[in-house]
Amino acid sequence: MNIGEAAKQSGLPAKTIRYYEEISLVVPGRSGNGYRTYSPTDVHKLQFVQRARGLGFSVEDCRALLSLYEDDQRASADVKAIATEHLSEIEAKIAELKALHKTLKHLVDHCHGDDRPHCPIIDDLAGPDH
Amino acid sequence: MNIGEAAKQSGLPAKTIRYYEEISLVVPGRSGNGYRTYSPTDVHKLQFVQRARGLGFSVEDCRALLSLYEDDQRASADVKAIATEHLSEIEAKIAELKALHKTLKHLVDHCHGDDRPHCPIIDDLAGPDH
DNA sequence: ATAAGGCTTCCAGTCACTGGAAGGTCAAGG
DNA sequence: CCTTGACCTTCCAGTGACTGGAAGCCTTAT
Repeated sequence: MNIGEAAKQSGLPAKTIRYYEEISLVVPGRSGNGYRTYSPTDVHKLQFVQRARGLGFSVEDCRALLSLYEDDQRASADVKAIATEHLSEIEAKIAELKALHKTLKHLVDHCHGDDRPHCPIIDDLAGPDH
Repeated sequence: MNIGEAAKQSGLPAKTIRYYEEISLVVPGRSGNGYRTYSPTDVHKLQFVQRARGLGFSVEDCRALLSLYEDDQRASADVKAIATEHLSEIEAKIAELKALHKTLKHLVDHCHGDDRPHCPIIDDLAGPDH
């Protein structure tokens, strides 16, 4: 099938699918007219990548996961290692955002938000000496 | 003062400070030899931006906040609006990451992580029909 | 005179796309 | 047969916010 149909079936924009070919993530065949030709297997790979990206895996993680997906001799430990690493990155990010949120919420809650200039948010950003 | 000293006092890398000039965020003077010259006011601005970036504000938000910082006729409502908007972006991001975390943790917890190939993580990524 | 360290500009790379221009291909309708 | 429109191709540029590196100028100390 052509790229448009592969896009429909995988849920990915055609632009993105071309990009995945460029970085050798999912490489389709070509038909006589130069059009990309996606086999059902190619589409499965695209769907796989779409789901993995949706879970926040980097494209390089997707590449590793794809090769594990295609290797029926894989050790599930290898998959788990990638996912566990990603999980702790997510946890770190959540913790970071929660800390930002706490600080910012505190500042916002103490700002009157009226037409007067005094503002604890600006004061905080300006630093302790100003 | 030169860029190196401004970097020390603001906690920003010299590279970043040059970048801020390029995008007209904090524009220093120049001395006769072509070196950038940072006044104490410039350094305050750099510190301000450093703190705002640390709270996750975009550079464009920083530009807006800086101009409010410099405007002693500002309405605190304008500051609060930017901060509130940012706060809800943070909240959205946290919610998104928590959802990812939940899904991924569930998968990781159900993966044996041994040398056998069966893996619920791969199964999930492969989709329901495989 | 030279060496070290700081400064300059400019170019390229990061990540994962996304938009757009210019042009080739194909099937259907008049 | 011609045109229209949808689809496909490649290539180039831009996103955000830097970061690294090369080549070369300036200043200060020895």
